[in-house]
Amino acid sequence: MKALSIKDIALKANVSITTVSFIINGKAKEKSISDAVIKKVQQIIIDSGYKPNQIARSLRTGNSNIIGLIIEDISNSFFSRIARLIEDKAYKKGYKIIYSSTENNVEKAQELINLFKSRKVDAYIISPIKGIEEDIQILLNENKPVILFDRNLPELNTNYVGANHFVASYQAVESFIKQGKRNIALVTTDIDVQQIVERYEGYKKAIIDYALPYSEDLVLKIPFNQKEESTAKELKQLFKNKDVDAVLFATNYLAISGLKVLKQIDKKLDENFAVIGYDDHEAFELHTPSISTIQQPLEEIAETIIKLILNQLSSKTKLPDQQIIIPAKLILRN
Amino acid sequence: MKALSIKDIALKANVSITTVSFIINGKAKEKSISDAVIKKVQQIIIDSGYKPNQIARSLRTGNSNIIGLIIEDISNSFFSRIARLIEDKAYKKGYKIIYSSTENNVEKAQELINLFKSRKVDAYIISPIKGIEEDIQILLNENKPVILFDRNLPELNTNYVGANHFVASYQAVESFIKQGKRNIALVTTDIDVQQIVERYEGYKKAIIDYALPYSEDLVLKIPFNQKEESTAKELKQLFKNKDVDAVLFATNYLAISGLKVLKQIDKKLDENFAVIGYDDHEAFELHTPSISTIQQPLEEIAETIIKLILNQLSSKTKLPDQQIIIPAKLILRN
DNA sequence: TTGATTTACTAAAACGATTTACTGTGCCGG
DNA sequence: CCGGCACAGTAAATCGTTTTAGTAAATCAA
Repeated sequence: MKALSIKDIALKANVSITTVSFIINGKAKEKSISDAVIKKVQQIIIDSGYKPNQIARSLRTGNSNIIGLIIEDISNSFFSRIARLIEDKAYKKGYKIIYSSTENNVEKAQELINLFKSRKVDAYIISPIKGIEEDIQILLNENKPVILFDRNLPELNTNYVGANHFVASYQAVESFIKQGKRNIALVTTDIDVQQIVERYEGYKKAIIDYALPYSEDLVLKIPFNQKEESTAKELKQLFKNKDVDAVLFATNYLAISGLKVLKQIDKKLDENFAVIGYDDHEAFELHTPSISTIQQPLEEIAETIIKLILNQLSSKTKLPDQQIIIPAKLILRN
Repeated sequence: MKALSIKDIALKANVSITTVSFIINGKAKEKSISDAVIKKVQQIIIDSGYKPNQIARSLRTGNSNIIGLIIEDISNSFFSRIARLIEDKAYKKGYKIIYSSTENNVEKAQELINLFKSRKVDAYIISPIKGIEEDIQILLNENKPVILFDRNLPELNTNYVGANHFVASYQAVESFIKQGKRNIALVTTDIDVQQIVERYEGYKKAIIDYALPYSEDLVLKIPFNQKEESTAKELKQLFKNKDVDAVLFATNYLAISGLKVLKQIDKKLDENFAVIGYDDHEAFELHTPSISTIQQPLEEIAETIIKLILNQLSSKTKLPDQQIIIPAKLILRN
């Protein structure tokens, strides 16, 4: 029950392998193969259900029509949604996506890059972490299109698509201030990537611009892979601080953890205490009361990423790098 | 800047390609290569950073150390969570996972199977849909390990791992009845797959066993890809029916839609009106009040799938098919 | 001492495609 | 009638591995 090969087709059609290959790859006209032969071979291919072996093809040509997507964690809804959008859009253009999660683990990220490299993916879409700059640089040296998204690695010269986290976070804090909040906390993660830093800086700038006292005590940095219970403990402490009247969460999963803790300690969200989340999550809208959040335009981000990739892939020469910053939107609910 | 090949290593080490290959594949001892040569070659490999070309390797051996995972929709948290678990577990055993979504589209599913086939994945994990039985049968004929999960296709003789949806759904309805509910609705989807049918049958059996009147009017079948607005309209109608005092949702996304509608029409969840969800979702626990749900044991399902796959892959002969049904748990909240 | 076995290693085929460089014909212009 | 060119197609090299079927030298048993 072995799969058919191009040789079998050539044999059946009584032509050479070369001829079959030309026909499959649409080079028949150019190579002046007669219409009769083209028809015959195509019919045989259809009848026999022959599918070219992509592995052999990749070995020979060095590419694969596959785009590799490397993200932090597929079970985070921000990433799974964007993965889905990218997948859809790429699929329509004849590209397949294969994706995998790094879990913010440098080694795993490196292995994934190597996996994708050894599978000869045509291009890379990466939400990167510190520590893989070199590995990405190698891809760039090999002239592979690389699009970073969600987070940038400024030391690399490549393409980047992301939201304007600084502005978004500034606006969120500003909206708190306009509601009369004075002691605004930020709950963020300790991972040292640009988009997280930007969120912090937007927060800080707003506090300072509006002449509120900035205090380190109001900034809670939760280690990325910290156990839920420890996180809950830290959050509880923060929420029990009577002075705190507003909290901005820098990621959706931190917001979810925060909301769980609030529920547990039965602290109400009302005119005395407000929160804003990040990246949206179905639970935000559904929550009572609904949770305001900073929404990244997923559709637009996915679209832009795919457009950049396809441009690169279809161009013979290296295109200039682009850094595309898309505004994020503050969604105020209730 | 071309990548090194085994040839380069052989040249540097002054041995044949064959020797290098044996050493790389741990067959050196068996093929009686001297320790001195082994050391030398290994050192050169390390120093040069040589990585075998997996494409060439796959072409020659016909396998890839990659497991293909085909799911309905990666942006559904049930699937993204299970994908993540499967990925983790496979990774620890030296296998990589590549995944893609079918969106319940037969054609896309078929294309994905072909994609994976042409990439020579070693095994398939599939949450199948009706209409791809033949394609899966072809895989089975080629002796590829196939594990179906979440949904079974009973006409296929292969492995299946899934939860006991009939019992879970029966118990959910039972718990409603014990709370004194009399007009229990079911909101489900129209996709005709076993696990959905089971959920319906568990519902129906419980209604009948407890001598409640069964009525088609209380069963709402929402088409899979229906626009959110139409779904909302149908749900609204159902909820406005004053008689309905409890609703079981057959999927998590339907439950989310339902909760959104309830919020919108401001219908409270109290002693007069209760709901139970399916598959859990962060929003369920967080909701006020918390939403009870039927929880599938994701960890156990993922573990079982991987175990089955690895058994198959490591066994020379075809192992007997296994149908593993894992109990789902009704989580009552509040 | 000799034939068999073991040790240490290698040449070359194979996997299934793509692609380069050909070959032979027929026709056309001068 | 001959050189050149378009046409229709093909042989063979190639991508980078694995693996089969060796070979030559060393060792061993009798």
